[in-house]
Amino acid sequence: MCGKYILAQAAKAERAMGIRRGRWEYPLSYRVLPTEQVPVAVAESGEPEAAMMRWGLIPYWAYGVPLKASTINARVERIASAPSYRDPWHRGQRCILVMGGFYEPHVNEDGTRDPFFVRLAEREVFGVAGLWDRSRREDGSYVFSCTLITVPANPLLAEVHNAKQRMPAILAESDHEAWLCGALRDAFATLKSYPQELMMAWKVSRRVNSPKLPNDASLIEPL
DNA sequence: CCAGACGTTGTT
DNA sequence: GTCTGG
DNA sequence: CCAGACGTTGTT
DNA sequence: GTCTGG
Repeated sequence: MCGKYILAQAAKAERAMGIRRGRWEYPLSYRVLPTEQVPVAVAESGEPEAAMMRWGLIPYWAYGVPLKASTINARVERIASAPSYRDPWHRGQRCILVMGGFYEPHVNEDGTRDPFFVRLAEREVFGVAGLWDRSRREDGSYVFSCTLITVPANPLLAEVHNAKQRMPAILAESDHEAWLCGALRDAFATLKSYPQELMMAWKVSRRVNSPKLPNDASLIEPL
């Protein structure tokens, strides 16, 4: 769930996240994929700060080498206990992945799959809760990376993503501060299934699944 | 003990 | 770094 | 996430 | 069937 999404314009993203330190600079993408550098907001200094991190968390103990296991998504039920996530969680290494929408696969009766694009009805840009870590390579350099948290799907997303009823932990704008700066229990309380009434989803072309095909706005056009 | 895993979702 | 499985 | 590739040689 | 790369 949630292995592919789209970015929002950097300036809009900064505004939506209340970025006060740093800036994002990246080309707009309608197909962000795991292992890419993605824009995230962190609050190490107590206020929202722009950063770029690798999508796919590399634990601090892994010497900068990605695990074989996928760490692009972290189930909310596991963030406090999974070996790759518990330390970032307990250390408060939380971040927000900023996006304009995401893709989910829908499995048809005959087993074929159609990609759907999902966005919020009233927010052009939104944030998804994530965790980050810093891992030291053998050469002494550091790699910063992150994972995207998933929660149970709401009814709309359960219908779209029918195979594995999960969805990204989309944050209400009013919860951004608690997620970035709050106490553990307050941060945890912000991880909920976003209301379906505030979301929209439509089928898109399977072209989105072929990384070699152009990455432009046509990928999210309704089919 | 010590090697091996450490994850989520799920097709062609 | 820490847990699990053999 | 999905499309596309998928070997050998040498061995902690 | 499973891994890698985009």
